Amino acid sequence: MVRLPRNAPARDGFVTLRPTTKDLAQAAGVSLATVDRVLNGRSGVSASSTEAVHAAIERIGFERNIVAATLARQRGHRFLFALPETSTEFLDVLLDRIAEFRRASMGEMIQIGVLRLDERDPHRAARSLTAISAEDCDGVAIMAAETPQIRDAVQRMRERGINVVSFISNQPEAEGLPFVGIDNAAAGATAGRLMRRFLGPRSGSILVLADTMQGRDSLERRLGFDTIFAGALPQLQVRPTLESYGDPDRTQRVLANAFAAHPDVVGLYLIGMQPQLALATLASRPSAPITIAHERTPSTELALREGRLDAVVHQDPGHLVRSAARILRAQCEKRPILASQERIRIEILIAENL
Amino acid sequence: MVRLPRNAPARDGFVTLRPTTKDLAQAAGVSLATVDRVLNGRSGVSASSTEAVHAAIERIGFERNIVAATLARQRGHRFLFALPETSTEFLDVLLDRIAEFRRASMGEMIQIGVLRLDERDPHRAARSLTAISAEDCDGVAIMAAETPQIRDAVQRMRERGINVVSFISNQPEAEGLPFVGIDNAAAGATAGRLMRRFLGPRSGSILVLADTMQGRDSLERRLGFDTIFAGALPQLQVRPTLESYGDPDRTQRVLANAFAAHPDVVGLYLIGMQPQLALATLASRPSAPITIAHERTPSTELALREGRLDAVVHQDPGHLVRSAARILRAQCEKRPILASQERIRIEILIAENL
DNA sequence: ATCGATTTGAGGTGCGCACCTCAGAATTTT
DNA sequence: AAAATTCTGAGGTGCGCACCTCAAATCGAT
Repeated sequence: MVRLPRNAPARDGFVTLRPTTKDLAQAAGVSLATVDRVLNGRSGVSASSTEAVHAAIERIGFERNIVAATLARQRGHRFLFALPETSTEFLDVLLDRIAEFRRASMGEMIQIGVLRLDERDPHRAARSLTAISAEDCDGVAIMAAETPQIRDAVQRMRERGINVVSFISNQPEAEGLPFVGIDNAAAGATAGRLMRRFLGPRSGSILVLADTMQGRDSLERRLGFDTIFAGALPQLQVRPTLESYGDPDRTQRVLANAFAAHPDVVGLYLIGMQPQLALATLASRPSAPITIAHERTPSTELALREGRLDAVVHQDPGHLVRSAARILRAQCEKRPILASQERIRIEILIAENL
Repeated sequence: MVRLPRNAPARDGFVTLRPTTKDLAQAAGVSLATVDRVLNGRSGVSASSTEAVHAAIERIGFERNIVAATLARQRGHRFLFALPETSTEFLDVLLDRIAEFRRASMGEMIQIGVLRLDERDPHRAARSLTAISAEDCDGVAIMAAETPQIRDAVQRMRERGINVVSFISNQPEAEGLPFVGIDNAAAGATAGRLMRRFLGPRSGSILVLADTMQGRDSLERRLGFDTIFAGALPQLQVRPTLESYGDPDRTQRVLANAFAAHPDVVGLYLIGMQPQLALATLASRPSAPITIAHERTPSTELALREGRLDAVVHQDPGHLVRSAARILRAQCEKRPILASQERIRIEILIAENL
C-alpha cells in the first residue's frame, strides 16, 4: 500500500507523480479556468493563452488524470451496438460478450445497449438508426451490410453528433468511419494457406460455402482464399462459391449437389456465420474433406475437438466489443486512438490450442 | 454528451444509475462508516452488521464505483516486473510492451518498474528480490526459473505483504501463486499438431532444439509436442532434444551434428527463446525442413514472411503484461479476479495472419 | 453495578477534475 | 471617448469514495 505524496522523489525504476491542472495553470501563467477552457475545448480563449497552455503541457509533461476526469465529468457514455436481427451462433457469443462488457463497464460509467436491425428491410433498419437521438446515445457500433439506406442513416447520425464505428462487417472506408474487425481478405488467405498446407500433396476439388455472397465480407474472404490457390496448382480446383442463405435444407441440398458433381472433393471452406449447418450435413459422410470454418462458437469448438473441423479462423468477440467501446469513448472525449492497440488479430484455432 | 441524473429512468436497452455507498448504508440500516469498514475489510465490525451490509449489497445490486474509488484511494499501485538479465528478442519485445503499458497506466495511477534478475546466480537474483520493500512496491511479476533460492525469496516477499504472480515461466503451483502465461504443454501440442499436419505423408526425423532443458517450460513444451507423435507414427522419429544454451556457435554445432546424424530430417521444432540462432544456420541449407518456433519477434516475423519459418506459436506480450498488472491490482484491492478473462491464448501465426 | 473492550455513528477532508457564475480586465468597435 | 465585445481570473460545487477522528452506544465479564 504505497501512498503517493505529491513531489515524491523518483526511486528505483519508478516515475514521479504527475502534474495536475493546478501545476499546469501555474506553469502556463494562466488561471485554472483558462486551463479548463483549453483542455475541454471551450470557446472564448485567445490564441496566445491557448498557445501558452499547450506549451506548458509539453514542457511539464502534463497528462490529464482520466480517473478524476471521468468521475468529475459526471457523464456516463452510452453506447449502442446495432446488430442484425437474424440470430446466429456467432451473434449469440457476441451478445454474451456484450453483456459481460456491460457489467464490467458499469463501474467505469459506461452504459451499453443493444439494438437489433432488421436485415431484410434496409428501410426499417435505417429508420431504427435514425430514431436514435444524441440525447440518448453517444456512440453506435454498427454491424450491417452496406446499403444506400444504411449509409444515409449513418451519415445523418454523424451529423447529429453521434459517433459511429463500423463493426465486424466493414462499411466503405470512404466515409472515414473507423472500422473494428479483421481484414477479411487476410482472413480468407489465412484459411487458404491452412487448407493448402493441410492438403499437402493431395489433389481434387475444394468447395466453398457462404451464407450469401451479397456481403462484402464473404467476397473479401473468398478473394483472399483464392490468392493462395491462384497460379501453379492444377491439381487443386477451387469451385465456385455455394450459397446457403442460412437455410439448413438449402445447405444440405447445395452441398449434396456439389459433392455429387465433384466426387473428388478434398477441401471444404465454410465462409459464413453458420458453419454448423454444413457440419451437420457432413457428419454422415465417410471420408471427410479438410474442413475450415470461421468464428469460434460452441458448434465449431465441438467440431474441432471431435475432428470434424480441422481449423477455425477466428476474431475474438470480446476484443471486438472492447475495441469498439474504446474507440467510441476516445472519440467522445476527443482523444486520439492508438490504432496499433485496436487491430483485431486473425486467430487460428485447432483442437490443441482451444 | 449524456448527463446521468440520479434516478434516471430506464430507457431503451440501458440500465439505470447505480446505487452509491450512501444508498447502501441506508439499505443496510447502518452508517456510512460501517459500510466503509465492511467494503474495505477494516476491523471492528460485528458479524451481524457485516451480514446486513452484504445482504443489502445483494439486494440493491451495489457495485463499487471503481473510478471514484481509485481516485479517492490516493494510492498509486507500484508494480515491478522482474525479468531475466540475459537479453533475447522476446524479452526486448516484452520490455517494449511494458514501456507502452507504463505510459498508458500513468493515467490510472499505476506505476511500473522493471528489475533484471541475474539468472546465472540464483543467490544474487534472490537477494535482488529480497531487497524489495513493501514500501516501494505493491506487487511483483516474476519471470524466473524455479530454484530453491527464488522460491524462498518469493515466500519472504509474500510474507512482507507484497503480491506476487509468476510470469510466463511458471513457478510450481503448490504455493498458490497466480500464473500469467500459457499452458506450455498445450503450446507444445499445438506446435506438434501443426508439424504433423504440415508434414502430411512425409517420413523422416524431427529435430527439437531448446535453449536448455533445465526450465520447466521447455520440458512441458517438449512433452506436449511428443503427445502428438506418440504411438502409431513409425514413419516419423522425434529425436532427443538438442540444447543451444543460447550460444550461436553451439547452436550451429549441435544442429550440424544432428543433420549429419539424421540425413532424413523433415521437421524442426525450435522450443527456445532464440529461434533466430537456428534460423541463421538453416538459411544455408538447400531443402528446408518444416520449421516451427515460439514467440513472435522481428526475427521470427521476418522468417515467416520469407518462408524460412512455417508457423510460430505465440503468446501476446501485451496481454501478458496487462493481465499480470490486472491480477496484481485485483489482489491489492482484494478484489476477485476473473480467471476467464486472464487466460492467455496460444496463438498460431503464419505468414498470412501476421 | 462497574469497568473495560468492542462496535457504531456522525462528521469531516480531500483526491483531480468538470462545470458553473460573475465580476473585472483587456481588447476591439463605434 | 464611450460602448460593445472578447477574454480572463477567482471562486465555488460536486462526482463517489477512502480514510480519519472522536464521542456515544453496546456488549461482555467480573
